[in-house]
Amino acid sequence: MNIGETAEKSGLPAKTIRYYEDIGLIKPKRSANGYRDFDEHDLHKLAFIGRARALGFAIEDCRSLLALYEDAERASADVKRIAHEHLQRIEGKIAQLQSMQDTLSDLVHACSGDHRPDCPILGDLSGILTPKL
Amino acid sequence: MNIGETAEKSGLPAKTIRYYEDIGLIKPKRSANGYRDFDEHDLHKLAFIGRARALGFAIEDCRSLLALYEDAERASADVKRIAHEHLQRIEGKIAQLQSMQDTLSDLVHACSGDHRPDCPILGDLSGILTPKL
DNA sequence: CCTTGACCTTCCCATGACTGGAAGGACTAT
DNA sequence: ATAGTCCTTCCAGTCATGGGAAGGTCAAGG
Repeated sequence: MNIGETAEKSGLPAKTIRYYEDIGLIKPKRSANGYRDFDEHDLHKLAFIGRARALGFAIEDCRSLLALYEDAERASADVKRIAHEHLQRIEGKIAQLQSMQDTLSDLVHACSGDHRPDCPILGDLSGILTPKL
Repeated sequence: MNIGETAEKSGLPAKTIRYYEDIGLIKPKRSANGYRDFDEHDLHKLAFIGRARALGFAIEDCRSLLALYEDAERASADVKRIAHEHLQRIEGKIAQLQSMQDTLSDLVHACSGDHRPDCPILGDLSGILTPKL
């Protein structure tokens, strides 16, 4: 299977698939003409990586998860640990974004948004404290 | 004021301040010895940028916000638009992260996390659908 | 006057996870 | 033979820094 078909079936861009080969996540065979030749196993791994990436796992997490996936002797605790760590990173990011959201949302609502120059958003950024509503 | 003192007062690393000069966000004077020489206005701008970055605004947003901040004739609507767009990006990210969190949290809880190889997390990533709890 | 140490300068390289594009070879259909 | 599509490698860019080398400057102390 050439890279174009593989890209379509896995849902990943060809560029990304080449990159994954570059960093050693997959090792497709080569045809006589030098083209990459993907088999079902490669495709399966790519789909696996795609789903893990969609869940926000870093590439190195994907590498670990793939290794565990291919290890019949693995302990599910190892997988759970990686997922749990990632979950905590996600929770941290959500908290951070929500704090930004709260502040920004307050500021946006406090701003009249008209032709006049008065703007609590700029006031806040400049360090002038505007009393809360 | 040298860059070290400026870094301390603004809360930004010296490296970052040099980068901001590189990309034209600030234009500090130079002393005779070639050292950057920051005045209160530079410091104020840096603090402004720092706060905007802490709220997650991209550098280019900061550039626009600074320009508006320094324009006495600005319309607050322009500021509000930038902030509102950013708020929507934040809301989008939060939604995406929460969806990841939901899925991962389900998977982590469904995983026994012991020495055995059975693992719903890997099952899900591999494309095998595990029935929901 | 000399040295030490802290501070400053520019420059280049690295990050993460790709994405874009150029130059050129391979295949398919007409 | 030619056109068009696919494939290859390699190089550079993204974003917002951070790390570190090589070297200039300054203030204090012996």
